[in-house]
Amino acid sequence: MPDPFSFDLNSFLPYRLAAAASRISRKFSERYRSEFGISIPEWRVLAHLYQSGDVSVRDIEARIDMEKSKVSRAATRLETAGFITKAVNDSDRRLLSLRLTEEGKALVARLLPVAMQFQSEMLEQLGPLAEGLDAGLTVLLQDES
Amino acid sequence: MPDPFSFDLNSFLPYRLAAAASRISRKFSERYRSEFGISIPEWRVLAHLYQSGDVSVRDIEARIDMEKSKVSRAATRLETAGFITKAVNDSDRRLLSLRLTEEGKALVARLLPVAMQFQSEMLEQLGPLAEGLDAGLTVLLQDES
DNA sequence: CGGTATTTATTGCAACTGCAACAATGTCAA
DNA sequence: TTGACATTGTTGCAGTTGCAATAAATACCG
Repeated sequence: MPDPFSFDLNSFLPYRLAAAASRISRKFSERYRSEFGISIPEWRVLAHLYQSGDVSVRDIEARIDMEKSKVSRAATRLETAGFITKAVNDSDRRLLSLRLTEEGKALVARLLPVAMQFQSEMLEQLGPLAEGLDAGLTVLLQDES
Repeated sequence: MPDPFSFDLNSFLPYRLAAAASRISRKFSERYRSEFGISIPEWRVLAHLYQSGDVSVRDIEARIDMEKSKVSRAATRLETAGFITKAVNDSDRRLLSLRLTEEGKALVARLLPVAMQFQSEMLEQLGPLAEGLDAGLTVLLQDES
C-alpha cells in the first residue's frame, strides 16, 4: 500500500477517469448544444433509436447507461420537439414504442458527422494510446457487479 | 469516415468514457457514502486539503475539476460537519484559508485506505491494461483547450 | 378463473448542478 | 488619493438528477 501521506488526488484513478470523462463530455456537448439544441441524454436516446429502430424505455435503460426516469424525460422532450413518437406497444401495453420521426432521422443525420468528427479528433489526439485506453474501458464496462 | 448507418453508441469513445467513469464513481461513492456520510465533492475537497494543507477555494478550483460554487458548497458542508475550518487570509482578505480540523484529519485517515483499496481492485481488474488506460487518460487530461 | 406479485413508465420530491449576478476586497494607473 | 477594473467567494435561480412512490398492465400460481 502506498504511503498515505503522499496521497495525490490527481494520480487517483477514479478521479482521473471522472475528470477526463467530464471534460470530454463538456467539449462534445458544446459542439452540438448550440447548433442543435439538445442535451446529452437526448443525444444518447436519439443515437440509440437511430441504431435500434423501435424500442421501449426499458430497452434503452438496459442498453445505455441511463436511469429509466432520465430516459423517460429525455423522450418526452424529444417528442415535444417532434423528433420521436411514443406509441403503446400492442402486444404489451405497458411498453412504449419509441421511434424517430422523419425530422428526427434528419436531425441524427446531421448529428452523426459531428459525433464522428469529434471522435476522430480524440483518436488523433490520443495517437497510439487510443487502443490501450479503449481496451481498459472495455474491461471497466464489463458487467461484473 | 465510418458508415453512419452502422453507428453504435456503445463503441463511441466519448460515451464509453462517460459510462465507465459514471460506473466507477458510483461504485466508489457507495463504499464511503454509507460509512462516512460524505459526497463525491466533499471527498475531493478533503483529499485535496489532506495533500495540500492550507488552501483557498480558488486553489482547489484550479487543482481539481470542480466549479468554484461546488467547492464553496462542499466546504460549507464540511465546515458545518466539523471537518474543516474556514478562515480569512490575512494578506488577502478576499481569500479563504481552508484547513482540516483534527476530526477532518482523522476522517481522511480512515478514508484513504478505503480509496487505496478501491484503486487496487480497479488495477487488479485491469491487469496489464491499466498502464494503457492511464496513459490515455493523461493525454485527455492535458490542458489544450 | 381469481388474486397476488411483477414489470413498465411516469411523476413528486429533495438534493444537486452550473451559470450569472453580486458584494467585498484588492490592484493599478493617472 | 481616486476611480476604474479585476479577483474571490457566496448565493439566487432555473434546470437536472436519482430515488421512491405510484398507476397501469401483465405474469404467475393455486
